[in-house]
Amino acid sequence: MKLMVLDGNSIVNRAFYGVSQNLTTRDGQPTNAIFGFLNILNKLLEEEKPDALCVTFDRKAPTFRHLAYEGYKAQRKGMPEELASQMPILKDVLSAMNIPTYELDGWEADDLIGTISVKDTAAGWDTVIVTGDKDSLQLVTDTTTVKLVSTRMGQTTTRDMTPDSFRAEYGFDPIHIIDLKALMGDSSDNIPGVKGVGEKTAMALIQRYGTVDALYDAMPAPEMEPGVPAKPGVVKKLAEGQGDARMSYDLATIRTDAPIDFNPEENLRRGVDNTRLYELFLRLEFSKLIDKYHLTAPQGEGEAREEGSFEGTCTSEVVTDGARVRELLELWQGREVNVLALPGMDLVCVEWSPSDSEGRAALFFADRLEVYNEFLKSFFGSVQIKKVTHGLKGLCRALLAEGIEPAGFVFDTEVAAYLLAPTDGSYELEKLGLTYYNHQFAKAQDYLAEGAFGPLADPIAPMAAVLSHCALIGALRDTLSKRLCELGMDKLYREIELPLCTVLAEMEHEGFLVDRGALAAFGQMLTQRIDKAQTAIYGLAGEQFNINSTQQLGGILFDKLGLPPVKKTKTGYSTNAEVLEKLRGQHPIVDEILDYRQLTKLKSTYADGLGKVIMPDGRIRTTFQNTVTATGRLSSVEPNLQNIPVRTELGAQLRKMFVAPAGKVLVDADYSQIELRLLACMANDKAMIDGFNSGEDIHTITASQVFGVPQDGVTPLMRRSAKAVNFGIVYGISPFSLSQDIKVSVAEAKEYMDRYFAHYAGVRTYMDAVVEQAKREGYVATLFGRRRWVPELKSSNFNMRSFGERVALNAPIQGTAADIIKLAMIRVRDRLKAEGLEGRLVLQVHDELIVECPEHEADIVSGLVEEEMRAVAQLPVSLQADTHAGKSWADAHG
DNA sequence: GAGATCACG
DNA sequence: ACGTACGTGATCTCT
Repeated sequence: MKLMVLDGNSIVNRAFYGVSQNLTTRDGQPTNAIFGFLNILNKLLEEEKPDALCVTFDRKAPTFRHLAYEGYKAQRKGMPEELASQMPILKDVLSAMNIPTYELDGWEADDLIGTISVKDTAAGWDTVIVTGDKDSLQLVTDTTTVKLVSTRMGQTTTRDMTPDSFRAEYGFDPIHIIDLKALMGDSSDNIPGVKGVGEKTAMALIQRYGTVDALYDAMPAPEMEPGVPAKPGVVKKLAEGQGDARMSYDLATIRTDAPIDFNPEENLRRGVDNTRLYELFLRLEFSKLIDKYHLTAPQGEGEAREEGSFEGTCTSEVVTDGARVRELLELWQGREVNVLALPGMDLVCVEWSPSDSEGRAALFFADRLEVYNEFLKSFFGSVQIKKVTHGLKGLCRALLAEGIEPAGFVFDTEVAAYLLAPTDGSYELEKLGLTYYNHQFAKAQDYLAEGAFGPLADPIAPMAAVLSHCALIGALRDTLSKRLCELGMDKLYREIELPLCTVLAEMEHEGFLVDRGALAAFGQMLTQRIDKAQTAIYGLAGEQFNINSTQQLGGILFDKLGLPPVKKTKTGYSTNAEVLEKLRGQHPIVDEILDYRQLTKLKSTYADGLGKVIMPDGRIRTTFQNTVTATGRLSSVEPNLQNIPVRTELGAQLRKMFVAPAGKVLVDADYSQIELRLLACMANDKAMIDGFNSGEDIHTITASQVFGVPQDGVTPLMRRSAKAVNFGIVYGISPFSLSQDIKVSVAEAKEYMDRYFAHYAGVRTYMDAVVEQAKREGYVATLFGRRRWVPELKSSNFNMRSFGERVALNAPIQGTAADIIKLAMIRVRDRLKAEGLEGRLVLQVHDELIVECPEHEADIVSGLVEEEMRAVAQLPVSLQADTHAGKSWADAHG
């Protein structure tokens, strides 16, 4: 039989510092240590599959040690509050998992472990001790092994220590680690050791003598190894430190006689307490773990929600005839209804609450209602029927695909949930139910699964899931809109995010025309050039290898060819472009690899990747995600049309293949320096505002002010440096990063920044103020009220806190720019429509809009777009948009 | 699934 | 003394 015993404090510490994400619950309770602990525990259980399991915890230092040595652990830093608050919860979780824990006043975890391992051995059991503390290695025997846990870069690795592996590493028996510590000490445990004796000397002496006693027996002429006398200095230190050595020996000895009742049998693995663990995980918002442990909501009474309960009945009907459809459409005029539509539009569920009775729902199946398409058209096209949805943009796109003009959408729960918690990442109904009502709803998978309503399936469960989700949409509509109002985001929501859904759906529906033939030819040209580069690389390397493998490439460059490794990654040598740039000129292979990288990137991601997604009509249709970024920007996926190359010659060639159809042109408009302009306005920095309003190039002006030269004396290098500082400021710069970026010393970079702040004092004041506000309020906001919470600022981890500060500086600027262009998109789209133009928005790339329109509309569209983009906000520095028209994206882009 | 790399604003 | 810029997504390798 095998028992695994965890050093709870050691593991939880590692988990706390190892799980770098800033995990907290909605109400701010940190959970990262608990989460990390459970992950490590799961991994260990899989690895070891022990028969029994327990965890030990510290309860302050033992008194006898205080007597022995006053300073013992006196100066060990207390646990940070963020970790301390997780400890009782972790113990609850372990208890709910039926894992015994042991702790005893005045005893440390490792003494309990020592005691347990001895009792275990006496009972004829094997023991596996799990800890990060090397002290415990003294407990290693033939039946007791130690799993040493270390966390590097967030990854947990373990090392099994047996008597053999210990001897192989240390050259003496495990028990003598006590003697080793007696000599070398251990600062983390405040064991003093012998002053002046470090690891090397101590190792040699213990390898030679085995114990402190034997060493002192050999005084006054000890040897470092047989035949090699110790240096006089060492002998003197040993002589002076004998008292310390003896005392340290006691301090380093783990006790095995703690007064605890321990019977290994009592620690045999048991199943978890479903109800308790479910409730704990719910509170900790560990929904993934709820799935993993197959936990289910407790039977009986459901959690109460804000108003009423989800357990209430709802009368539902399946609508199968046209007369009933007309009746319902009439009934819904002027009222709000909750809508759940399946992605393929094969089923629509509508739920509404008549004022005088309980909820009612109607289900419309494509294959059970003859007038289904008419129903879709009248229902989703009616402004009078006020629809509340979840996932409006996708729904609109599906409707447009059916030839239906969507109208009358008043609320979307997904977008609302995103505004309230933009860093959450996903907003499935099931998750929102958990978040806002602590109620476990059915999974969407129940009704989305292939054939859930098919002829072979039992429709009861999927139907119930649809109804419950529809009801949830209704509940969320109230809860979320109230919160949006409370946080001052209702205007942003109503005037920007909600109407934008339709605009985005139209853009996705429209698509961007691509020259399929030219793209294919481009791909072939790349293939040829890649072949050439590959041959050259193999020749220069003297062997064939996978150039795409950074591991193999690193081996060739740094081991075989002997180039100097510039930087390391956690998995080996770094071979990124920055490193290769530095190696340029040292070996001809470097240029070939840089070339190869550029070519293969273009080929696989763009030539091949885009080629695969051109639709039969020659157009590419991206999906804009409007609920993913932390700052309020959009993102573009499948394919990503927001990262099409532009900075190189080949990139420009690629952009030539994004075209307008015959008789039409592309109008491209981009905001000029929008983020810097916003910085000037938000910081209300007089000098920067004046700089922009002078109409001159802002980087040149900055260079002139920072370097103290007239504007016509600004060299290209000076302008480049100033530009880097301008950008850096927006990102929350540090002198180090700036120095890396513009390749000057840290001191010079700091000098630039100091001068920058001297001239733009308002910027510095603003930066301090915004971080200060974020620390106080817990969030930052854009000019339009969009919020981003920054819990990182409260972290006890320096890096995380610094990250929080940069986020606090950047999010209001990037986010305001995002708000502005979103508003511009809505207005451009409305103007195009109102003026009866054929022009259609086809793409947005953060500060750039692209409209496809007939040639004869080019001028009017350019003017209209420019005007609307500029007019979005009236600020001390006016917004400026530059427009160009052309037959291709390359031609139309400034 | 994670890490490295690189494309964009 | 720390470790080093904000926001994204796609592709490839390797475990």
